[in-house]
Amino acid sequence: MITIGRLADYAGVTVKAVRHYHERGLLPEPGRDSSGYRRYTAEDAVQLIKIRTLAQAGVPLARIKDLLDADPDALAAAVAEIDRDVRDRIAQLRHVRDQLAQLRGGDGLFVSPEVAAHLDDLRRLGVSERQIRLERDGWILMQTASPEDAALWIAEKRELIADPEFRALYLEHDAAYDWPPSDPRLPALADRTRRWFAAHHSRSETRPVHDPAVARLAARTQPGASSPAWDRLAQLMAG
Amino acid sequence: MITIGRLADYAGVTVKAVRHYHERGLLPEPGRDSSGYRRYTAEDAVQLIKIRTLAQAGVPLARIKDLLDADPDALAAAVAEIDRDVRDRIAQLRHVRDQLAQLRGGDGLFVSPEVAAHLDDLRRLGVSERQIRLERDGWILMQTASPEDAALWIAEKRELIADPEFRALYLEHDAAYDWPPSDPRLPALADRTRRWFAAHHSRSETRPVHDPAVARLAARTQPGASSPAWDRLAQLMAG
DNA sequence: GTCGAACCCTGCCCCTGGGGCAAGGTCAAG
DNA sequence: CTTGACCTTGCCCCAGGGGCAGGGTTCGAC
Repeated sequence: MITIGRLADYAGVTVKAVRHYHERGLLPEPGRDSSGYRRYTAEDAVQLIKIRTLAQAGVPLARIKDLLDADPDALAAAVAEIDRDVRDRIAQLRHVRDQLAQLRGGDGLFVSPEVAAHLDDLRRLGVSERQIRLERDGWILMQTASPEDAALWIAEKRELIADPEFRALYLEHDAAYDWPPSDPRLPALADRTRRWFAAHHSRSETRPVHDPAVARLAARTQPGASSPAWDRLAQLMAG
Repeated sequence: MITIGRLADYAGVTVKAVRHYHERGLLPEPGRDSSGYRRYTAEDAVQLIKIRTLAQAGVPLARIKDLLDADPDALAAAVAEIDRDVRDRIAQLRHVRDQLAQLRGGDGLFVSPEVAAHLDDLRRLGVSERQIRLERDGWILMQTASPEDAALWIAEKRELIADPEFRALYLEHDAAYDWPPSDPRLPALADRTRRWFAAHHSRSETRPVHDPAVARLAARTQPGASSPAWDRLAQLMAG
């Protein structure tokens, strides 16, 4: 005949938890001694350890209650299922660890692997972090709007970036962000860009070409997504 | 500019969770469009995925809030600690799987490994399941009362059970449970038992000898823990 | 142009698995 | 005879949302 505290210690749970299990009907209320204390038997300890084991496995108390007075076969089946569940949770936690590792570093947490690879390419080309963030955010918006289209576009874009002239234009647009709007290089850059688009447009047909301007458009709502020089550039190219 | 549903899908959380994060101040309330719908940017998606990752790692929302506007070094340190935590949880879940395996089978879940081994010995000797349950429950009560003493006693008991005469007596006591109280074998058994105890007592000194009667005593409150024959046996041995 | 499906809004109460604290009664040791 | 460690009931609190009510909106199809 042991007290609630000893029982709880033995099973590795708190006294409060034991009383909670009584309330939920998982553990029968035992008899009381002359001063009203609950007095437990070894049988209760066995039951309580079963409860603790299932509870630690994440089984809801209501289901534990059902399991405890199910027949042994049903319990064995349920335990097998619970075990599978725990195995899955372990796998999921491992995945969480991978994500935590990514949280420390790259953008892999926020965009698809292809886009992450693309951003790494840009970084290697020497593109500014500001521009890369703009690209990243643009891709996020595209992926939410239409993951399939975004997958096609990123493939196209990665081919495009293999073209040396496109790369040069991209880097110069990036650099132009900080220029004064009156900079004499702007009209030349606008002209060169237009010529490249014209030449390229004739070759690629069905889809609208995906270009930095689209990313800027998509991310337009962000603060700092444009600059006086870019605005001027857009004017020049439109005119 | 995306809606709450798209944002939630992209981050892999529910719409309800997003609103919950707004209430908790984890995610800033975005602007509304003309019909009062919340409109999100890519920035919000980045933030939300960070929140989701930390939340899946089991970090409390209040702490996530602090982490999100801590400096990068503090965040890195916190992430390292969280990762350790997740690693520990994985280890604990693996332990839970072991326990679940034991739930299917033996008594290892309820008593110390030594006692479990002892119960297996008894099973191998052909002791009845009724008696084994009685032993198990006795050991549980002893372990709750005093784990150190129980450890000493189980060591003694396992030595004792190596004695062929003790084994024979143990098995006969077990068999006697079902005898009628008038069975003529009972006085002889009582006598033999007393003689064994007398012979053994002189050798072992300091501690009271642990014997089946103690287990019966401890488990006395259990239903079916005794029988007419055992009661008669106790009388014979005491007188 | 209108209909239905699929969204969105706020607000409220509900759940699990206990923890914490109050305001007592009890027990064993020194 | 006190002191500290137990035990009792009862009540409110927490996270992290889920579910439902009772509305408004948008979008595509027909």
